[in-house]
Amino acid sequence: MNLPPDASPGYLVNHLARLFGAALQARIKPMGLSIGVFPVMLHLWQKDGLTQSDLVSLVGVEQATMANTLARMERDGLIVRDKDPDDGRLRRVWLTDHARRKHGPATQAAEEQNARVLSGLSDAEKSQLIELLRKTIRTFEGQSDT
Amino acid sequence: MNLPPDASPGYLVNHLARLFGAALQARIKPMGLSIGVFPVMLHLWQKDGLTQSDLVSLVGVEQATMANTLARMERDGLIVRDKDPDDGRLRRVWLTDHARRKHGPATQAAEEQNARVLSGLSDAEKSQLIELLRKTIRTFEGQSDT
DNA sequence: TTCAGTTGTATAGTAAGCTATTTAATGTTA
DNA sequence: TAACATTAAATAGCTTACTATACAACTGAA
Repeated sequence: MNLPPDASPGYLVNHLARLFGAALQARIKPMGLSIGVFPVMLHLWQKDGLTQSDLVSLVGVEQATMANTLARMERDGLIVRDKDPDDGRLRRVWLTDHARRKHGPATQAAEEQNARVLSGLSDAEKSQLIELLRKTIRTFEGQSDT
Repeated sequence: MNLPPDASPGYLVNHLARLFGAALQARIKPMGLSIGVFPVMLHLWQKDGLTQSDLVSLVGVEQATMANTLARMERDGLIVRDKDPDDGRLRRVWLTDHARRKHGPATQAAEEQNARVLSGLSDAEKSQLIELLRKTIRTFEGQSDT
């Protein structure tokens, strides 16, 4: 049997990511949030007035993806945007009060979710998993070509 | 700092899955394959004549996702489908010769990809990572509700 | 044997990701 | 300062995922 899917790290990671996404989605959807929006909110809760390109670097998606995500967030009343007076290319992103109020409940939901998913692992295994994921990502991103 | 993204397993897994996907995509795109299609091909290379619902169970995506993936595969000449003579609801999926010829090169590319991604880890760490991912998935799927 | 339920596929509509291209504003340099 | 280059954001078009819904074909029970 070549490449049995359940032994391939690529398959496993993809599968787990979908499970994580679906579970988080289920928890935050009632609050009017979604997985695409969530990491953007995490950064904006810490500090808003950021530009699209700031968020692109922070979140690690492509510029076009962020442009669409921000458009949806604006449509849904999570953010407003205004032109920077000093540089007409920039549109700074501000949270609405409505979005600010979601901070507590949403991060709590995400933390509960993470805890629950890892509930089958011992504390040692949890930190091992996180460390191995980080290390793999570092290796990957260090390999500039391909 | 609440939920620093680089310590959240959900974030890490999602990030790594995107890196994996992009890297595999880059390798198999020249062969006319893509990430959505790849797991389907893995099963069809082993045995074709399967139905859409067989593939849904094997691959673990929703039925509608599989319907679209198969439609693209048919469009791109990777598969043909015919009605089952004994049950008119079933459309059995068969690989084209063209698709069969991709078996060797494609699985080799995927294996190289997996090896490369894990190249920063020791052998022990590699099996640890795979085991932890499997265990987490098992925990997750065992929690039927939410 | 007909009618109700189940099963297999397809379709509509949305989200979130990607690449490639375009447009507007700002910078730089000959 | 006019021309060219760079940067920020938007847009077009594609893939892969999802939920919800529709419809056709088969199955089983009254």
